Amino acid sequence: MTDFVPATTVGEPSIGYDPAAVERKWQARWEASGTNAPKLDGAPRPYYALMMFPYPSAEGLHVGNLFAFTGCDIHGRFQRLRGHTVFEPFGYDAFGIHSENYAIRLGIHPAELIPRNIENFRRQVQRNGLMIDWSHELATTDPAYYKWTQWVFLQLHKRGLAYKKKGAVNWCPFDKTVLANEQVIGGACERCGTMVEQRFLEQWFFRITAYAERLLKNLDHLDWSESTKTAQRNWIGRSDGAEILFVVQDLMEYAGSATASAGQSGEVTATAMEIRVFTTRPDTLFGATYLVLSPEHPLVQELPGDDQRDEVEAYVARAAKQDLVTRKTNRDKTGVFTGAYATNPASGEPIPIWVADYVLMEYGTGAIMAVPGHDERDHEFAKKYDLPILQVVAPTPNTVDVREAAFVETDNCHLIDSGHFSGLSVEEGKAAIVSELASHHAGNAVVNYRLHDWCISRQRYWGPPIPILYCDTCGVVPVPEAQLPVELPNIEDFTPDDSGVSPLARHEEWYLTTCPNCARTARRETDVSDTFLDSAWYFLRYPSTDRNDVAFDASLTKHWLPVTSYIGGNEHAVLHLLYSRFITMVLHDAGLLSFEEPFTRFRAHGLIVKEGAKMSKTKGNVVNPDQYIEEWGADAFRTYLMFLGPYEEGGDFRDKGISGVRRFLDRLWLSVHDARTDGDIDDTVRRKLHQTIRKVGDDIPRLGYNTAIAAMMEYMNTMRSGERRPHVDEVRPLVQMVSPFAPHIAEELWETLGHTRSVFDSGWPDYDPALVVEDTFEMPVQVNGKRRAVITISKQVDETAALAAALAEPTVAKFVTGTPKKIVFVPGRLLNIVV
RNA sequence: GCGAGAGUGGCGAAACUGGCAGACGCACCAGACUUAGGAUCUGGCGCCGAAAGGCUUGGGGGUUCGAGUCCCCCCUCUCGCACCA
Repeated sequence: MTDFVPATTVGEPSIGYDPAAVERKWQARWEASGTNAPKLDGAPRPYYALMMFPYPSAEGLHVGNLFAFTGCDIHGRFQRLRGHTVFEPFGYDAFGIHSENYAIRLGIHPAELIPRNIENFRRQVQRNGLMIDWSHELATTDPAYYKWTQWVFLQLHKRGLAYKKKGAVNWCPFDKTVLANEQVIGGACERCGTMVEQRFLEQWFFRITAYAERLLKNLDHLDWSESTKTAQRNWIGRSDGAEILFVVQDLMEYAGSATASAGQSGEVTATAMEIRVFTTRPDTLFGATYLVLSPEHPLVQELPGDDQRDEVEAYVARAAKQDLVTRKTNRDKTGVFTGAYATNPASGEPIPIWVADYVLMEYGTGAIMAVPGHDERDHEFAKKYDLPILQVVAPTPNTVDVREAAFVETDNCHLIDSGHFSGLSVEEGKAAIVSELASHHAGNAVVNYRLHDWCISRQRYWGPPIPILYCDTCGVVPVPEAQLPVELPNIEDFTPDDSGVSPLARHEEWYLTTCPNCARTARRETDVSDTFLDSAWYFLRYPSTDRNDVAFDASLTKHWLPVTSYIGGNEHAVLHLLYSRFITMVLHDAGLLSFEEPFTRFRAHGLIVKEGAKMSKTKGNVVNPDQYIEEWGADAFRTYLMFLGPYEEGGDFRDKGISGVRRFLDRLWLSVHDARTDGDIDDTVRRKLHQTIRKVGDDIPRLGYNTAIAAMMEYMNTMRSGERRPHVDEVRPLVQMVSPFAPHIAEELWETLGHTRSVFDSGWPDYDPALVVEDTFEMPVQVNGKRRAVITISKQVDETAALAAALAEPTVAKFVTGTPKKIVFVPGRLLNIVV
């Protein structure tokens, strides 16, 4: 309970504002009357206001969560005031390694821990007064939900978009578990500090790369934060280049190994070994002085002669042992010569073939042509191993020495020492060389994407089992849809072990089952799927949570989706949003959805810091929302969160600051209770009111919450200035404007004002455009750009009259000596006299 | 290194297509009402200066009658990506 006893200044004492009581009252009423749970079927003007659902941690709701939710709620409540039927659902992203690790640390089973966390989250969210429709709540850990997550997997599998292949993972030999990249710090396991290794495991992938171009192109037409779109573009990373074939020389020398792999006699030279490389700089082909293969490249086994074999193998083994993070972070170039040579198709020169871990197998072809003269990485490597460096691109005049550093500029540069291509610009050179290669079947233009296929396998316990069976007779068999969900069994030993497979693989009683095709014994897939899959479709589920027979109801989906407004953190700018788009496109292609982009509008909110520093448990500066709501009330807390900075940039939470918005709400309370009903409303107040309605109505949709609140405070100051007692007609619209921010007090005051229906059904106040414009204004008068006076003058005044009025001011006249050289008059703005 | 964003009073921050820099709030100062006030109300509050006036949006140049806003160079911070050929 609060110990706050508001005081009054004006005669009659009003009942003090007691947020705890008001908030309790209205939360109970909303629930009882179902105000926040609209009838979805055929609802007029549907508006789907989605907030990113949280991972329900054991620590409870973070202010960051509340900041995000509140901003979304305000948007939703505003749209409701504008007459939309607003659907604002809530749920929990409760599967995943994060929950699992936490459960392991506490020694509590996640199946026990998570429901407790969820309950706590729900309590906190409810306390904050969000307009959530609780009748559509969901949790990804609920079998009634993940049944459909598994169904989504099957839809992809059906369409050939889910496949299995070996992929590299981080492996901690001490904890005996697979680690995500974020769990590897400086090459060591974040929990035990043991150096992490690379392991190759069979894993399930989604072929998101097949959608790369579409995912990229559609971005152009989405109403999303520009920064988010840029992040996605970079992540997809389209690059235009060419693949070029290099023929390995002196094949006969390696006939032994080549025949062994070909499996039979003689004609080895006919099937000459070729190396395909990807490059974005085909124009530099004449400068390619060596080739580099990634250690994982298949030809690495075949190329080395007897002299080099041991060294190459040792190098490859060393690279394999290294974890993925260190390998990608370690900038020191290392490599070994294979002993083999290839022919540069342009110059005809033999060039050595090396193996080095700075070339990655997962990008392009896993092999590159090294052009040390024009690539910094190749230059560094060539220096270290004393390989030739040639210059084939030059600016005019050529002042470049490529032995010193790679020359990477391309603008206004031309090719040199490149046969008959010399003299062409870089752009022309690219095209000409590629087309010449193409005519010899030695290369062609190719587009590459940085985007990889999405690995969805997790060798973990806390996730939905991947709905696949392995049968000795039938092979890989998808679980029939009718048999979903494949329930996650409640096992005690859910901690990962050294096998490199999921804990589920220890439970024969679970994974042994019958093949639906041949009725023989089959094994279940024991990996679970990535949490990102759970969240890649949850927005489709919300409207249809009552349906147990389908993932989403066709007509509800048509009516409510795509999501009208989605607000969330930019930390999900790439993965979550990209995966959601991908899954939506796939379901669209499968004829299950009429749209292919899930979120019509997306805005990223900012980050909250505390007194200029990031909040963290170790610093002990984490803001506990409960404590603040206790002391100040949810309305003040919400309003303060929105006031402390621009929503899309975040802000700085300072303990002292909240008193300002609380004072504002106190004054609002007072103004309503003390409002007079007699007499007229004042002209200046009326004008200010209409300006405020316009400003707040403009600011809220663009998430300018801090300035909207400032405008209302300003109006409050005007309304009450000089201990003025406001008129009830001046206060009423303010209650409506405040309501999205401080819904409980607004409802209470709305009732006090004599209304019987919710303020959220009262509509948004209108403003009169005629009242917004001022007829006089304070015109600054400058002399030589320096302000010398401000005169109050009609907005319609013309230059002559303005000048005359200005020169009448002594402070102006004093600086105007002689005739003005120039008069700059901006009607309705200012006057500048240049002398 | 690459990409995105940001640097404005003691502090959090405002500022439309270039047009009074500092709205709104915190803190602070003075006053009023008070037995009292960590309540409320009124007024003040960028810096220098007694004033006139001068200076001021990370630093340096430029365009303009006029620049926080546009252009060039540099510095710092935050976030994301990170040997992507």
